[in-house]
Amino acid sequence: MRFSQLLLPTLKETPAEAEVVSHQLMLRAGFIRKLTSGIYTYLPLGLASIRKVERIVREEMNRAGAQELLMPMVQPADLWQESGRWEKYGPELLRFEDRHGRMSCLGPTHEEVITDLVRKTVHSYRQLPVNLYQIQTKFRDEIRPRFGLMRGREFIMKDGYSFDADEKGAEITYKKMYDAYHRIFERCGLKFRSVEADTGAIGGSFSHEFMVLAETGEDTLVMCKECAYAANMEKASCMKPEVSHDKPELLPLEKVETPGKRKVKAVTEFLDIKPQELVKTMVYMADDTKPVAVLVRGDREVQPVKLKNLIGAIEVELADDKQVFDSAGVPSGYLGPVGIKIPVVADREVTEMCNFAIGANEKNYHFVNANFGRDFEVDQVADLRMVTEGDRCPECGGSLLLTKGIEVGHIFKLGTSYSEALQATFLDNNGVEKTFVMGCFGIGVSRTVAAAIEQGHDKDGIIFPAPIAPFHVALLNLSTKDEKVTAAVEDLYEKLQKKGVEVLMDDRDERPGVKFKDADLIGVPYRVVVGKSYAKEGLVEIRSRIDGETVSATSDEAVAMVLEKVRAALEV
RNA sequence: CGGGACGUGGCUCAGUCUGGUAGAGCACAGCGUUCGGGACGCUGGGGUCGGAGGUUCGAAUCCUCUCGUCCCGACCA
Repeated sequence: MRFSQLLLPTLKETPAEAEVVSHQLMLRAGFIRKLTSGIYTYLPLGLASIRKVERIVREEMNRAGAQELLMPMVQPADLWQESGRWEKYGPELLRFEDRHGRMSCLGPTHEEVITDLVRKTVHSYRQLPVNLYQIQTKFRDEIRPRFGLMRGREFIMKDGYSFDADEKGAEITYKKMYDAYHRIFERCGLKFRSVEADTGAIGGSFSHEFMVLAETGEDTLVMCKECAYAANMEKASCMKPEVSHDKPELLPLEKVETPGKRKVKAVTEFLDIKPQELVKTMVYMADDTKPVAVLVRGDREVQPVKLKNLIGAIEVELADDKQVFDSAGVPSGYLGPVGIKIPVVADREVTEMCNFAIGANEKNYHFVNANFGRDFEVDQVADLRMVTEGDRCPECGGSLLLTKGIEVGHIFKLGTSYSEALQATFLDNNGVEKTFVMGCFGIGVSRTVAAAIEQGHDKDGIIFPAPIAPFHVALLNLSTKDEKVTAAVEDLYEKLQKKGVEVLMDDRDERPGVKFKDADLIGVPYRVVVGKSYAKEGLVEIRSRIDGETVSATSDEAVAMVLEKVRAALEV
């Protein structure tokens, strides 16, 4: 491609609206332009990168036995009503009415459509398993779109859905997808981890998120320093607390006045104890109606997702002061499990503690020397707390580390929830009607490009992994008026392209500095410069964007060298 | 939806407090000089000051409403 003919509007200054690097650089490098909040146009260069990711995704999905199809973006309401999600999905689902007054929505995901398709076309176990995917623009009316392509309302996604005859088959498919995802992100040249994710009601270890490691990531992941354990913060657990064999003598429960002391810090300072010697009682509202008290050690945080799964709620939220008082009859800050009027669950760590402080369920009073089992019982005990850095790995006991990541992929064993709702069935080899066991597998394609930039950039711009860079080589003509130089550039351009190298030839009548800056900005992995030294000594310069390593060569040598470098860089 | 900030040429911003009829740099067009890390000079084009209403002799500036954008929280590829 000739730069002079490319729509590549690079910017010297960072637009004020962009907060994170990937957004800033994509704007500056002429990859995207915003149409309106969360909705972007992909310019030629941005699209080029997206297409690279798509291609890798296609190749790996096909290799894993999946088939590509393309489903409609507009979906009829009745399908969603059938699955029950028309009511459940919430305002993120953009709904509208057509001229006949029929309700429709813009597809945020395609479980309904695919299940409908399969129920109509697949009727026998002989046709299974089926694994279908598409790469398509999705629309989700996000509450708060942000960070450019990281969280848009409209975005490009690969969504795949599998249908198996039974659980066992579904698990095999899941594993295949897991492996395919690993290959995909590896081939994209990204540093990533797959982590166990929350599976909600289904349970088991059948949901993994694929996280690109980057400081600016919105997700926190927990990794073990010693072994391969990695999990999403919501899911991460740690080793059970050590049970000390020489338990101290249990002291008698004692009620003490703690006037005006409500927060952990205030109470522990007042009682002159450590936060680890107190159990706090947090009230959560399950599905807005059912209060539940959660006991955790004073210095811990409750992980709401774990709580949600434990009690089987759809939604849990920390109760406000009014809700606490209304449900427990005690002002917040003085709640405790002894004689409390609402259900109580405890983090398992609490059961190992001795002689701790708790609220007395009476304004301005706490108990000290409380003991689990002796002074109170709870309805359920489970792992309910947020993991912290340095906790012991649940698998090997090693030290846990917290890092930030960007979720670019998520695979999930769905089970039969959709196939049951939509009555999607087939006949097994005994002629018995069965519901399909489903899986779903997503990749944020446009987000993957953004994540790559978050991971690869410096002060001069983007540093793309070669497999997803919009071009392999930037060929700079520094002396467009010099016929000899220009002829050499054109020659290199031809030869490299013939070898399959994607070349962006900067043939603009611009000063060298401008061309250098632009080449760096857009993140092309290799740069070939033809200028003064060519005119004088017949040498061109080859430079790597990644490490800045520069070599000189004749133009004939250059073709072979560039070819070799590009090939090497593309092999991951 | 709750909390915060901001809307002035394509971009970055000044001017708003203290009303007097719109500026700078970059970008764009022309000419000249320059030419290996975002050059310089001269000339030129381009702005309903987000929108509506109000106050005033006079509003980018003050008041009211409204729309939009961005950031922080719950959601997610």
